[in-house]
Amino acid sequence: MTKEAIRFGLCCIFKEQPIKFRTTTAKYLSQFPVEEQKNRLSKICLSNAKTLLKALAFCHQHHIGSFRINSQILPLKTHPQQGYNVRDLPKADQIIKNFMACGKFSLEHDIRTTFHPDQFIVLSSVHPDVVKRSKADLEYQAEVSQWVNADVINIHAGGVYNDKPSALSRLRKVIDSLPDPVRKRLTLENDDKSYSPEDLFPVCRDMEIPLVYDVHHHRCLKDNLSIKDATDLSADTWNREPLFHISSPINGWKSPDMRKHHDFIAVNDFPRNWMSMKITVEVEAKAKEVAVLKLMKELFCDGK
DNA sequence: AGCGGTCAAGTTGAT
DNA sequence: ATCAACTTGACCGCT
Repeated sequence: MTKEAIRFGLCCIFKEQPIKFRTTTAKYLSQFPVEEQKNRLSKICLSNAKTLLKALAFCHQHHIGSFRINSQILPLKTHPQQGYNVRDLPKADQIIKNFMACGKFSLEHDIRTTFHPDQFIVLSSVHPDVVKRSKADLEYQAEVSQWVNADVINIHAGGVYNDKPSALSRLRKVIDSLPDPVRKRLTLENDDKSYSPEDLFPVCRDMEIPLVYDVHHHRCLKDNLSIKDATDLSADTWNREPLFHISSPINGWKSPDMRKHHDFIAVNDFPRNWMSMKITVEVEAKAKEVAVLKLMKELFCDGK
């Protein structure tokens, strides 16, 4: 086992490894009778549960200590028309059994798992329907989290609607209404154009929500805090191992599209003050497992 | 086997 | 007013 303190995280998919999650679309499924739709969904869910175990095994083998689970691990789970309960699918028991095997594996081998619902989940929205669907999605991810022992469901604060205080106040209210399995896993992340760490700390402190500090986003959307300060304040919001994000811009820090992610992490983008911390760092890079392994090597093997 | 078109969802900001 | 970007492919259906 590696002796360094930092636990690196791989996000959702692989670049070179033949480990692939399956998916489908509502439009394609809708051509089949309902029973056939359930059969197809069941096959995909079962396949994804088994693939997740392979993903975790790869991480374990290569000393990657954390894995982010794709939001579509159960495709269309909360779709307005094609949504479903896993219990209503053929072979539901097998699907759940296989996910629970992932939970057992990650506990035994200390692989941390996380979720990161995508941009459509907006708890601060002015539209009640959007909030309702967002909550349904969070509940689905909390359900899977319980099977696989994921301890983080990480979201952004959402839209601003020209009035940040109101948006944050709506956010607080909705967070207060979340069921416990979601609430105890929920984290907030600073984003690259609306909410800086400074914007989010009051909510995090008042409501005991951990802040996932994304240093790349912080470099895109600055506030009055230094990286060191934001790091320490973020770490303080965690009642368990803090989770941070790292990525590098595709064309350097001066390009207009610096928000886009590079294939790899430039080792100089990795904050030096993180080196001695007991943290999880999810690596957001397009080269996926290749980038995680390269960064680990450069930080801990090539350095002095 | 290879390739192009398509896919549930929200919000922002560039054109 | 429209539309790409964000994430980021994977899949289907055609050649």
